[in-house]
Amino acid sequence: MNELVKFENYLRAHGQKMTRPRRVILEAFLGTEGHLTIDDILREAKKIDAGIGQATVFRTIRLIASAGLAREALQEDGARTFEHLADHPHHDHLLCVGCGKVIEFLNPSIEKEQQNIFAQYGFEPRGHMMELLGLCPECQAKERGEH
Amino acid sequence: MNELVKFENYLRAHGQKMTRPRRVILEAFLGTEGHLTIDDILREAKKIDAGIGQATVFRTIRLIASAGLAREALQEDGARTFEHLADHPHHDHLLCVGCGKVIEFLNPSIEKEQQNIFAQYGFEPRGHMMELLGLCPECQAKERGEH
DNA sequence: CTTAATGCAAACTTTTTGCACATCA
DNA sequence: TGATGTGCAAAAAGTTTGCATTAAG
Repeated sequence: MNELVKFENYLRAHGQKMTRPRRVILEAFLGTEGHLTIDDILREAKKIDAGIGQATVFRTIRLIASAGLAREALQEDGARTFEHLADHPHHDHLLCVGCGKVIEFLNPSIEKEQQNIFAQYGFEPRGHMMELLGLCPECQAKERGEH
Repeated sequence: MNELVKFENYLRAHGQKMTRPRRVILEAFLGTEGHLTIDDILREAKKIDAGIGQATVFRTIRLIASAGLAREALQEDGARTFEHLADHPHHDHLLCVGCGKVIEFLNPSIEKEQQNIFAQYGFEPRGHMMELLGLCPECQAKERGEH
């Protein structure tokens, strides 16, 4: 598991320790795909070790994100969620506002333009987040049927 | 003030009433640029009418957003903020993770590509949000100085 | 008048913090 | 062993809801 090593390196580089709870939370987090809330992660972590505390999940997910292994993903209703980036190359989201379905995509021309924008303003890129909101074909059909 | 009329129309179309608190909150909101938290809006609204309640701001900002006059903007630290769309054409954000500075920009090729993505998946576009995260020139300098 | 909206306070939810104890290097 | 991390519970934020009262149409 390469991600674990990356996390250990990150911690070492920042004078922090690799502990069992951190390992458990990382494992629980990596083992689940999709957009997870803190509670989702806590639930998964407790399956591995019931002693994990909620506060530790908050503290650890922030570390995992700083280590570049996770990123925050905005959900339609404003709920805070995270997704991991392991074996999961960068991508953006197309989200259906009707049913909540999420499609992941990657568009190289957009990625290239984004780099141009960073350069134009002299920013050092640290990542980005793009969410396209729309109505999926199924929900469009449903909506037409109801009216 | 055209936005007020739009809001009135929205309310009428949805069988809701235009009230003084709603007018005050809309005015306070439109009168301030940038990314506002609920508390920011409440503070501004209280300058106009001290009797405005916080719950009403929560309830009203949701209406304003539904009416298409505001949208949620994600801040780096996860704080929920809103920005109005009056005299303020669509744009995306370039956010400094160091100092929180926000630069607004619009890139036509990205906008066009986004439409292509909606089309490709058969989605009916409802909007989007793009946040580029990076370190601004000032913070880059600061960071180099400190290490 | 009738229906909907308001302000307040209480109830929830989500996130952070303080601290005694446990753990890692 | 010394510094850091953890779990718990309490505190602090942030958000929603119930209800008596007020205001809009």
